[in-house]
Amino acid sequence: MDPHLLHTYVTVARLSSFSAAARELGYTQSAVSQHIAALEHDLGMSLLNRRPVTPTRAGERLLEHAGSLLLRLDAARADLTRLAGEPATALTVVASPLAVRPETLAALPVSRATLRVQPREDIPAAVATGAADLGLVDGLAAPSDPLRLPDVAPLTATGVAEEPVAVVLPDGHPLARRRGLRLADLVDARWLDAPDAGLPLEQLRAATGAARGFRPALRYEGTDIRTLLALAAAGLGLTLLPHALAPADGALAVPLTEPRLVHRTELLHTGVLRGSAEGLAERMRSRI
Amino acid sequence: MDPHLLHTYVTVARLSSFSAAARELGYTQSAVSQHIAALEHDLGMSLLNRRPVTPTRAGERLLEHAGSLLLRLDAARADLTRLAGEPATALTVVASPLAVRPETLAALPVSRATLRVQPREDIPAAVATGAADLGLVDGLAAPSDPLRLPDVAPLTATGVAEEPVAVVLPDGHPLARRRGLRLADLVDARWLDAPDAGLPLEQLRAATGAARGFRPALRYEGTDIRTLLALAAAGLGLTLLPHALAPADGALAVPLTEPRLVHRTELLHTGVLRGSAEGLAERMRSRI
DNA sequence: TCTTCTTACGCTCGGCGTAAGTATC
DNA sequence: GATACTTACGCCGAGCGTAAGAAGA
Repeated sequence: MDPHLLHTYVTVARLSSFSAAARELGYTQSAVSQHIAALEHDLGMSLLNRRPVTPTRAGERLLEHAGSLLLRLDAARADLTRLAGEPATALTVVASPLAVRPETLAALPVSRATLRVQPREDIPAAVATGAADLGLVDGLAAPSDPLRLPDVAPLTATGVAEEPVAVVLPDGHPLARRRGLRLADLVDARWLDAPDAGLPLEQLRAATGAARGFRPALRYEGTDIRTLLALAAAGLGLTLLPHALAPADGALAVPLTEPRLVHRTELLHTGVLRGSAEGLAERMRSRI
Repeated sequence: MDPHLLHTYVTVARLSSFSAAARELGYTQSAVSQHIAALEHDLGMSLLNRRPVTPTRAGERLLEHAGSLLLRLDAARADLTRLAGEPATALTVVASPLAVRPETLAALPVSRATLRVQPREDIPAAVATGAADLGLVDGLAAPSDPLRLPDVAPLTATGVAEEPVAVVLPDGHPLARRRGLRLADLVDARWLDAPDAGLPLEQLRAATGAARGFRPALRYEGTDIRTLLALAAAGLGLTLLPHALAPADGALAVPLTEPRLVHRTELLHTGVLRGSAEGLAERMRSRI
């Protein structure tokens, strides 16, 4: 289970080809073949079917492990080199779309800073591997509860904002006149599936305790909130947003009353903040 | 960052000695020295001070990563070999002390089963590495919320029980006559610190959102609930227990009313259940 | 001086590339 | 027969042990 072999394995599995993986990794195709053979011998089982190249049952399972394993390895190395490295003068902040709010940005320094908006699930990894100095993630949670983030590495999370959430409904929708809505009543509705821009349906299911429900209607892959609002206004499905963000032409936002959920934003860092990052994090925390 | 080197490193750090680590690992002491040198060279920094052998700042940090890294590696290998291996006839169940309740045990088969009670924090690792087939963990959570478990590996968790919690107070305690207590009012009290037997104070802090408070009075290291109750009855500190477990001579249990917390028990497994384990898990789930 | 870690050195084995082999489309 | 993975084989370097060296107690 040498990480090198693991890395080769995930590459082969991703590209469904030994030779393509060899090109990408800078090995000969023979070496890749030997890597896979070594890994299969080590584990005592076949991992890939050949022609076409596709993971076996055990191979599928290994992929689940290998991803986070390699990520953690990267994170560990990045963390250590960061500890030893120079204090950075530039600052990179990654944020999920809904985590970018005036209040959170007010503390951002104007110069020598980069803001990158990425899908929510990539934020912790970006901070852990050192691709960014700070991360801003958002999600649904019970009031004053921390977010449930995948632990790729020991990261420090601080809550920086909590705000009420609302259901976005098209103007003519029968429920649009209500003063408040209960999530449990909307389990069987059609929802927009926009994991990158909006809130993953999985989080709604977790919040209500329902294993099923919240059927996806249209899937939107992208990080633009305006598009998401337009889709909701067009009646293509429901979506949940922070109340302050929800108003849009042709749509109404109805507060969510039950369960008591908030849209929470957290600031993520490794605890080893260098130079300007430290001051910024401090400022953000105190501000909110 | 070869896992072999990492393994050597954590062993040296734990034993504070190159030669002792060499004995334990079956290497010569020279090889251990070379391992550490290779790792330090690879990362470009010193990890250990010599004479006495103690981790540097970077070394400390590496230890935090290395533990979970090696654990995940073990878990991955165990998971795969389990997938391929024979269906086991015997069954091993690990449980944290408070997860062992009549209701959860009623489904346990009488023969060919081993029950092992361990500190709460070791349960997920034991299941992930295949040391046990099933795990029973308990903890505090909001009603119908899942427990926050460290994710050493992709484990499947199913809730099997939820019950009210109570504060255990000695008979004469001024608060003992109350009908209900709010956790926020007890932040400044002295608490028993019994992470293995009772509920870790850290979970109380997380539940109330208080970063501080819940000062530990006496620390009890052990897994026996009766001892914990005796300590509480003797007035050495407060503790929180499932209400049904709380009554003891010289102590009273007062229900916790705010925040709305439950004592939750979850069944843990890898999803690859073999033989009798599968039937058992099914029985437990349906039972509760 | 004894203990403990480091360095030198030689040997062996692992891992890579070249090239030939084999199987599938 | 072309494409794509496997196997054979030789070379180089990584990693181990033996043994000598250095440094702290």
